[in-house]
Amino acid sequence: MKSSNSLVKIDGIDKKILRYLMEDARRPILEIARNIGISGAAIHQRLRKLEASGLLSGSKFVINPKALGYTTMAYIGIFLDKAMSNPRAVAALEKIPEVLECHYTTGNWSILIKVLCQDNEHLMQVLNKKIQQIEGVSRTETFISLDQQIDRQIRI
Amino acid sequence: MKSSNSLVKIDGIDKKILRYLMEDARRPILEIARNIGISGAAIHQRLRKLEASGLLSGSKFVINPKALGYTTMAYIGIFLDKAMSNPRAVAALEKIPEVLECHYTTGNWSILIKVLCQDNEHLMQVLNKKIQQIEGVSRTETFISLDQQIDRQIRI
DNA sequence: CCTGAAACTAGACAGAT
DNA sequence: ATCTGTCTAGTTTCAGG
Repeated sequence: MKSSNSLVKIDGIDKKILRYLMEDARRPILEIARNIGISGAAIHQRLRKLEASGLLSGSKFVINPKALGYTTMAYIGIFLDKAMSNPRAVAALEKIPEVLECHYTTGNWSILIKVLCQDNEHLMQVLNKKIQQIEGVSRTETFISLDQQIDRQIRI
Repeated sequence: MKSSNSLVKIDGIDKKILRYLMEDARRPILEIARNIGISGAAIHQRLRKLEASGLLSGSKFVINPKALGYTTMAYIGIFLDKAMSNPRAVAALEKIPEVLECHYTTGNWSILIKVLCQDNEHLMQVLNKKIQQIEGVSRTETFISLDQQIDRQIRI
């Protein structure tokens, strides 16, 4: 994988291929090939090149957590004691499966995390029995997402 | 698609299949089939069932935005005037490609969004010339993510 | 809920432009 | 450097247990 601070150049064909596959990673390559007007093999070669360049970092099946009863999403801003290092806090947060994202942020907090819980009671337990129990966490601020209204990737 | 408030039941085989494909949506089904010990056709039938149940909401190619020069990620809390309705604000935000997520939140702000920009100057322009220009946006608070240290889906 | 067969597609290679 | 044709292995559907 190429160093990711060298910018990758992509042409119109690459963009078309990526737009198809960003929507549906299992879309048949030959179907894309027919739409674009090149052979399937050419698409495979371009995809290999894009992967080698570091632009393509993989593919994922997307799960709908609501179908499993996970309906409460929240952002939590975390204040850390001066003595607590960020890497140690992240290591502790990684062990909590409800934590889906963790950002090292400027501004009010040391850390901003996104958590996904079954309901408010579950969220309360994650806060009180998991997050607040981490050594060095002094205070938290919670923002419940009543509805996620936009969720997308960068536009190509 | 089934109503998503009825909980989906999945067994151990479904979980194994999902864990493989959540990591890599293009992983060969037959490879998974051999690892689990059932036929490829059986996996396809299970996947169709999971999709019909609403648990599987699709698959995506994942792009590394840094390779395209997008290195500045930030969360922005937005205060809306009483007169501004949430849906109209979301409609305006949808037109801004740098906005990747939008959450209707409890707490301080009316809306919390995630934006991805090339650099700090680009972020400043998005803030001043796009977000703040939206009618009904009274004030914003910006938190730059210096580093996203965790990024994952729900654990199955 | 599973398997096996049939038709189609993915992914890799050699070779042409 | 990027394309095409071809070949093996994988995907996906369907009839049937």
